[in-house]
Amino acid sequence: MAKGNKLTPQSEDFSAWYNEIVYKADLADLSPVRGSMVIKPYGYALWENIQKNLDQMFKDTGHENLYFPLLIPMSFFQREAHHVEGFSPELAVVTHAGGKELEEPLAIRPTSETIIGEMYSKWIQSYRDLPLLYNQWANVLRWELRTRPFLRTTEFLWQEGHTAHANADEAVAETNQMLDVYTEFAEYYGAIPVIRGEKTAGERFAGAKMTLTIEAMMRDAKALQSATSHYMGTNFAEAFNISFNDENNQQAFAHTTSWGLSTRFIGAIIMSHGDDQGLIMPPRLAPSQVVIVPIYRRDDEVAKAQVLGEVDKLARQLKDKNVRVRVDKREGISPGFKFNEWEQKGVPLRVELGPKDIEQGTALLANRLEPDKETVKLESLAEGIPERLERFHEALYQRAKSFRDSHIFEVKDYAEFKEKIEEGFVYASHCGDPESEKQIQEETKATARCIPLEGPSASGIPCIHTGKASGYPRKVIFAKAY
RNA sequence: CGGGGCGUAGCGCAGUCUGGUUAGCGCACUUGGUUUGGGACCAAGGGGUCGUGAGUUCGAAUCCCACCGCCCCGACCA
Repeated sequence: MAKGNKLTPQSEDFSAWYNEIVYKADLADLSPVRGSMVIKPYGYALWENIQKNLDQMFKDTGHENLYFPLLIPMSFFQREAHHVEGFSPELAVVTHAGGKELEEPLAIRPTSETIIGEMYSKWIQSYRDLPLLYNQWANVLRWELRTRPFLRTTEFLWQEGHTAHANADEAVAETNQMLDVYTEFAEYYGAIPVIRGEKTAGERFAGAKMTLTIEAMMRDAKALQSATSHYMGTNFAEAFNISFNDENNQQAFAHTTSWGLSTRFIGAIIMSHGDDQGLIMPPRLAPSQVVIVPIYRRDDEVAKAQVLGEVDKLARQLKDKNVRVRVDKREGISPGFKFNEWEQKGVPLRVELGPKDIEQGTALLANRLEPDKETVKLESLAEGIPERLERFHEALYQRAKSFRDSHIFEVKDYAEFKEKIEEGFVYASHCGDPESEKQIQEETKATARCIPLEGPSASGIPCIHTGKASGYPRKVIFAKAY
């Protein structure tokens, strides 16, 4: 019966599983250009739900959207030393246009700090112009050597928030606030538990004074940086002359921040929740929260009309409750095929409705997280769906959390570190020396993910690698990462 | 750029070593019929610059040369 439509099991080859599900669930397709991809309707619908909800959170915290251009004068990148160093290797540059060589080459934005800095310097004259709280939804381009769908593509979609403030306190508060926003987004919408923390100097954004991150654990126990929030200090303000007169008519540099979440988050959803059957969509972001599969014989027109009538009625009731519902009326495809397909696409709840059910006034309800189907009264089915979706979200979140918690280890020495790093995340005291971090990476493939905001104290505990005093108040999280 | 592999139908592959009719298989697709409550079956069809170029040969997917492209592993990254 079952043909070769099965996915490679995660336990056999997680990476093969990931690649297969991206295409089989119809999230994306390869493009003719190496390293870039087409985001197909099912994947894009997921992105639209991410956008919609995150955007509302930005607006609720006082931000406005605007749009900066794609092309950035090459010279802008030279102005901030760390920034140019960090981004030059992955810049794509337009050198010719209109059949002629350009006087100044134009970089395709890999991120927009520089051009935004240039514009902010024009817009900001007085402390009354601050804070400036802007965000843009855009595409960016980074010439990556190795690419993977959603996780690292040459072109990707994201939002980048860029704010300017009168002093460090406000800017740092903004940086923290946006980390809170991302945390809530990942957990409340994505059902993805995250570890919040600060990046070590070596992992910091090019040009930042402080980088905050949310790190999530994928089901292969590797880490995925899911969003970041940066405090730039006055680095960009000095490079782009973003200065203003303060209340005492003194010139001062603005303190800036930037923060972003990209289509990589789709990768986080895939790898946080998916199983050997395919995707599992978090209900609050799922393109379809419920799919209804009508069942009937083609030769029985009466039953067919009756079934489709009930199905439409149920769909209407669900829409009235703001449930995203999809009815799969495709003909010539067996119900069993549809069940498998929607399971692979990760739809949280599925209703199966046929003549036998209607006779009894019931429907079969399948839950993507549970093996058995439930018989539910048709008349009260719609009413119970919103709550079932809430419970589904909670179960999904708890499932991810308990997986993560059972794959985090606290280690005492380097030998134990090397052993446990193969199994998941590791808390270890670290001196903070970038050289030591590098060596650890070479020896174990693991990187310092972050200094967690909450976690075991490192005070008085020597570095597991160098034996020197800990460089941070808490133990650092190390992990192999995407 | 270093190491390995691959280019044959939309996808996955066989055929290449040992040259020889009309280039084949699975999936997908089209049509018809039987099916439809867990990935249906039967039958008939459509679809190919065998990566590109030059060569050897009576004859090249197959041999030689050059080029191009892609994938995997390593160094960089949201």
